[in-house]
Amino acid sequence: MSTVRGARERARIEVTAAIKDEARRMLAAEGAAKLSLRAVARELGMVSSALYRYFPSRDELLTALIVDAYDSVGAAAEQADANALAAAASGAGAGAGGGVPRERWLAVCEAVRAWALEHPHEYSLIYGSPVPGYSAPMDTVGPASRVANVLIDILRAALAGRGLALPPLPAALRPEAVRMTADFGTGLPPEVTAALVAAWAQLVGLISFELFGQFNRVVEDRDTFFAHAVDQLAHGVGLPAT
Amino acid sequence: MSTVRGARERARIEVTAAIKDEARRMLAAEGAAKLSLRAVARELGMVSSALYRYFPSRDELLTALIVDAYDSVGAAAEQADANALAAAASGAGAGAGGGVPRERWLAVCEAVRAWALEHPHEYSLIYGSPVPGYSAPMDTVGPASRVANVLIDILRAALAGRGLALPPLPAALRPEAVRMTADFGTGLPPEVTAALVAAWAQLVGLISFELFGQFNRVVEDRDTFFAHAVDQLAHGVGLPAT
DNA sequence: GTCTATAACGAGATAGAC
DNA sequence: GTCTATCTCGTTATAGAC
Repeated sequence: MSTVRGARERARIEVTAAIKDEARRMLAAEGAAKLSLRAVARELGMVSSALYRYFPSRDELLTALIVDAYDSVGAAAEQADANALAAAASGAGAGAGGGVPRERWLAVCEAVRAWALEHPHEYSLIYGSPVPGYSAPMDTVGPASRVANVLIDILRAALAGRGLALPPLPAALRPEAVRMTADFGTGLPPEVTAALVAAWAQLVGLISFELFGQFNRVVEDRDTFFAHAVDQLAHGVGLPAT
Repeated sequence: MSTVRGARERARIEVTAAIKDEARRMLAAEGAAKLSLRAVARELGMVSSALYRYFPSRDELLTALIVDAYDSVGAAAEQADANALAAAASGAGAGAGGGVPRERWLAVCEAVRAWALEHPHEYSLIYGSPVPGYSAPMDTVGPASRVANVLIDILRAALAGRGLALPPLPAALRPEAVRMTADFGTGLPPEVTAALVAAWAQLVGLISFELFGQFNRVVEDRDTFFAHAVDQLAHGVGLPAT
């Protein structure tokens, strides 16, 4: 946790960052499947074996990129949530919509989409098809849940406020919903947990369709379309418009 | 459209099928990014140049695989819909649920998921991250819309029956929804078109999360979870449970 | 101790001459 | 169609510079 140490540490951090930057560049050019340590080293004027001082294997480099991507989208979501919260607190009085939590929900969804459009290759890395031959280690679990944690926070606040409008769970799903809730330790009611997980998957589905070209020749005005879809998702987790 | 022609044609069809089969096998092993004509040829005991008599380029082979995948999932959806329709017609009287169109909707969604679980690599090929350097030609547009056409049919039938329960479109989305409806020529009302496109993207999002490992350590009882989510999607397109 | 460079391995892809 | 010479890759061992 020290900020300044020897020049050694600083140099190491810089080189590590340079390697990841270059790796990200080739991720965009060739895709994750063709990420090669040698090419990264070549582009950086190093020799391939030197990279092993920084990353013990190609897969660990990939893991670092994945963790960075999760952290990046997570930070974007947290930022958007904080902004929405601040705007609601200081801001234009009681918004016309369905309360502060709803504003936060919409802001976070939009922020995730905006991040995806700005970082399409990193988005593909974490939410697209898995990289053949690579299996994510546990290191990615924590960063992967940052966005989810933001959404959980919002729903918790909504629950403490005017509550959430959700239908009861079907009996068949209840045990699974209870288990998920216990595993996450969110303190949310099981029907909220279940609705949130589904909404999150559906949100990523909307973004993926846009990003992966499935909306070509189908949806033109994507901003408007997405805004409406996110509105429906808010309804799905119990945050109706009025 | 002739079924039997010379032995030449038959041989050509067989070899073409063998090439695609082998290509699918390496798709599973290495991913679409590393699909190489040479490797396919080697595995088939041919020489790479011989393959060019069947597929003029790697990209055309990829296109053929993509078209096949779309056709495969499209056929599965059509089959499931036909089965659901037959079951409802001959079957157990008025189902307890929300009518025949709703049964068809659920059946088709389940069928798409089942197809995806059975053909994960072909699913990745069409709904996962795009293959770097490859851009899909127009040949894929038709097959890509087969599943959508099934869903459109179901909603058209529902509309002719007891109708659909959908809220009015927000003003901002109306022009886009009208344009989409006109482009597809479905004859559905614009709010149905918009809801359908969103639901389709969300359905694929749910399946992708399951298939791409995003539900690991999160959702255990995936059958039940998916069934409930599809239920909510049905509600989203105006096919409520009761 | 920390880093980089050289060299090598075994496996696979690739281009071109034949 | 075949063969060969030349690439790339990930990874390791080793030796020397700071």
